[in-house]
Amino acid sequence: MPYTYEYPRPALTVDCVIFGMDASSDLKVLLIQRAHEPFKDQWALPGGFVDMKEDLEAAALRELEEETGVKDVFIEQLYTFGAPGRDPRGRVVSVAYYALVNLDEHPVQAASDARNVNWFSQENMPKLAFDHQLIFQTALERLRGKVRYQPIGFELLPEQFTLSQLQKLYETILGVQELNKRNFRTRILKMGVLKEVGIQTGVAHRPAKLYCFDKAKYEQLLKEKHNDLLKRGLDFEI
Amino acid sequence: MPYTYEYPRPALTVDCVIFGMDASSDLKVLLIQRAHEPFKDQWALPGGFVDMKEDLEAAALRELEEETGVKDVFIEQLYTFGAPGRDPRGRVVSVAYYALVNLDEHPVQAASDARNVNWFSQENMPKLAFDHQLIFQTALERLRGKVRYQPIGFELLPEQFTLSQLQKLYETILGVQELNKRNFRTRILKMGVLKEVGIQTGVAHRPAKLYCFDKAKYEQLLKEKHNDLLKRGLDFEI
DNA sequence: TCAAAAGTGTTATCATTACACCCATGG
DNA sequence: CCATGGGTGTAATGATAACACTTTTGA
Repeated sequence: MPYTYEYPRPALTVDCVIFGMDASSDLKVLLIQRAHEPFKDQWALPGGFVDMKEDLEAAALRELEEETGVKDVFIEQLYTFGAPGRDPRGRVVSVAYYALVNLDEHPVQAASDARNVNWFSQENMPKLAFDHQLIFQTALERLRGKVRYQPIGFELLPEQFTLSQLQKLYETILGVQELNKRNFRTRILKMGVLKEVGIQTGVAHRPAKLYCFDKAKYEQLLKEKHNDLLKRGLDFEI
Repeated sequence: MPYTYEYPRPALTVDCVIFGMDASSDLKVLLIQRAHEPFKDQWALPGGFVDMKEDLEAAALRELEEETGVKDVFIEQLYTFGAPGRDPRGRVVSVAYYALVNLDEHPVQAASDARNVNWFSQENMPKLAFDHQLIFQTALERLRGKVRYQPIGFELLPEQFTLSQLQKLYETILGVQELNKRNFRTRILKMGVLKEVGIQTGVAHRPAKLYCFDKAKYEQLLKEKHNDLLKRGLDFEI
């Protein structure tokens, strides 16, 4: 059942960079091994065509669920890649998304079909098909940039977490050796967006306090800060 | 000459939010009055279809030049809008870009064809066609966010500018009443990315020093700052 | 000599950094 | 009772905010 148009149209796909983190505090990315040409047997980002009646983000969410069985996670549009030569089969424009998943709370099923699916450590990625290396690199830079001024890092942690876990998360994402524990804690607590919710059990050392991210508080603070900015000035970075 | 595909494909367009600023320090946006249905006679963002062999950014630059005669300006991808109902004629996905133009150095020609083209003050916009209000709003938020941590504001100013002009620019973009002159100057000069290049002439008051943005210096500082971050920590905003 | 805008000095307060140290638990 | 991480005190330094003031020009 062919579809005919007066002018030629590029094909439209979505691709997803799915970041995951588990108790090991290692940042991982979900990849799929291609079963067909082009780039047969190479690893690639999960993705596929956008249905005609489906929103772009809905398409990304659908792909995400099809590949991983995961729902209700943070997802955000990353960038649209449309260089004419990026797919050898013809003009394909891809709207890329990135998602953040906590692997302990959202255990990932292998995809139902025969394809080979795997989590790769961010530092240990195979060569990727198409321009997916560029897409992944863009997503990593976005994550690194955004984590510094928006509380999206919490999406990678379980609901309740310790300050050490949170610190390791920042160290991992930013690729930093080791942040100063004292200063990290002072800062993050002074922000006032963490709520104490309990205490660790069953560890062979002093149990840590458990915190959760207080979204309501965060949004209230955002508003106040915005008003402040309007009233009294700005804070540049360089 | 029809084009036929096995599966249906959305149409792909680019739309441009073109911000301009002139000596009046007013932030303006370029709009086009539609000559045909749908939304006949309403104002809309300039845009059009992507050619099959053309990169997305190239398409945006082409539209920009066709509408304004302007080349060599800052342009950046904004977001891709693809909600199923956004165009009444069918599924149209639009990759939106935003551009920053200094209207004194890049005087804008009216478009060659019969269409009505006009600059509107950002505070005084007409109702826009399609979802262009949303696109514009997204662009404004991006500009406001980005101007605080990247030196893109300079793109709206002439090559040489005074600190007062720069301050007005920030006040306009951020929608702030009035920033503190002393502190603004201390901060922006301490960053070390402005180079003194001369002195104002022909004004009926004390002539101001002229500065230009020192891009090389900026990039050097960025690198140093990045190393710093890697070494010793991070600076969150909330 | 006046209006208009450019440009500077200074201080109290707050945030950041860099240390070293103590605490609670299970094995 | 000790290894292991959790958690805190503090002081020097640097950044920010809030003032009011002086300077230079053309008309």
